[in-house]
Amino acid sequence: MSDLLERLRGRGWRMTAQRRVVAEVLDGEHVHLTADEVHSRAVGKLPEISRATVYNTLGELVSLGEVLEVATDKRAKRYDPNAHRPHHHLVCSQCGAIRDVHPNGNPLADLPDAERFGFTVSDVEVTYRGTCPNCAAA
Amino acid sequence: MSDLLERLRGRGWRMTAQRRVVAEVLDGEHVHLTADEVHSRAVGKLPEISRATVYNTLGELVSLGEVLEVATDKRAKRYDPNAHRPHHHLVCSQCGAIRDVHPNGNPLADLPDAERFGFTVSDVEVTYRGTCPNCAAA
DNA sequence: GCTTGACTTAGACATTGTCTATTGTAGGAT
DNA sequence: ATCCTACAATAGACAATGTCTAAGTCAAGC
Repeated sequence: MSDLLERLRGRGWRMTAQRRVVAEVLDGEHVHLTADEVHSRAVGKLPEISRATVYNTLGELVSLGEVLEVATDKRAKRYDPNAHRPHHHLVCSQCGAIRDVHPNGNPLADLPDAERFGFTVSDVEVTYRGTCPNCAAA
Repeated sequence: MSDLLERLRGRGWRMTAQRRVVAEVLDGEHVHLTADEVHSRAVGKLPEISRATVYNTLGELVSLGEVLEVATDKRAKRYDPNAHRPHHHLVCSQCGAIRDVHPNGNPLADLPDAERFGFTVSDVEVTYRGTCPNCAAA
């Protein structure tokens, strides 16, 4: 699991207890946490860590491309540590549950030049919405 | 342009000056406004309109399916009055400009059953990201 | 073991969105 | 046309999320 820590160190990241804890939280479980959830869990391991540090660290991880920001539609951004395998998201409109999914095809290729308006298009994000089995049962 | 107002009236919407103004703002230009921008423009036409009313009205328009909420990644949700023609979005990562686009293909069909995890998938949202000509020039 | 500049902290501040209690009013009833 | 009433609007407090600053702390190189 410390691939992440190794990579970061390799990039000249100054390794502090706080950053280690944030990285561990993200690397630990494969879920999509909000910044606040990351903070709560980090506090469990390092009680004096501050909110600002968590936000800063998350921002840096995103800049470095180690973590993805996911804006589904909830109020808070979520952070996805699965940045190295391209994937998209399936979101439950009712409870907000998120799953990683791997659709066929390449949506980037589906955007004709005439629809690019001179943009240099570099990335696509696909969000499927629906109802998860739990919410459907209720 | 008062198609929108007509449709709303037909659905039993109680027509107030405030709601009319909000609907006009959205119906007027084909842009993607934040709630706050809608409020500012509404204030221009009806100075005493309150923020809460704008939020309420936008929420109702979304529930009625007359307006779409777009969560690109900026802090604020944006509202897209183009709810009746399916389309997706192309966003400039630098300045945040948004264009409506119409890719080929149907991404819904590209999600195999094995990747649906028992969800009932009803909708897809595709966000292309890149750099707009303006920002590329700079 | 020093030094130094990058990192962290607490908490104020900013932005976006929600809620409540009160007041106002659209539109049907008379 | 006027009155009633339920629904809508208002101001402003509150909540949630994110950003900034000034001051203290510490990792890493010397």
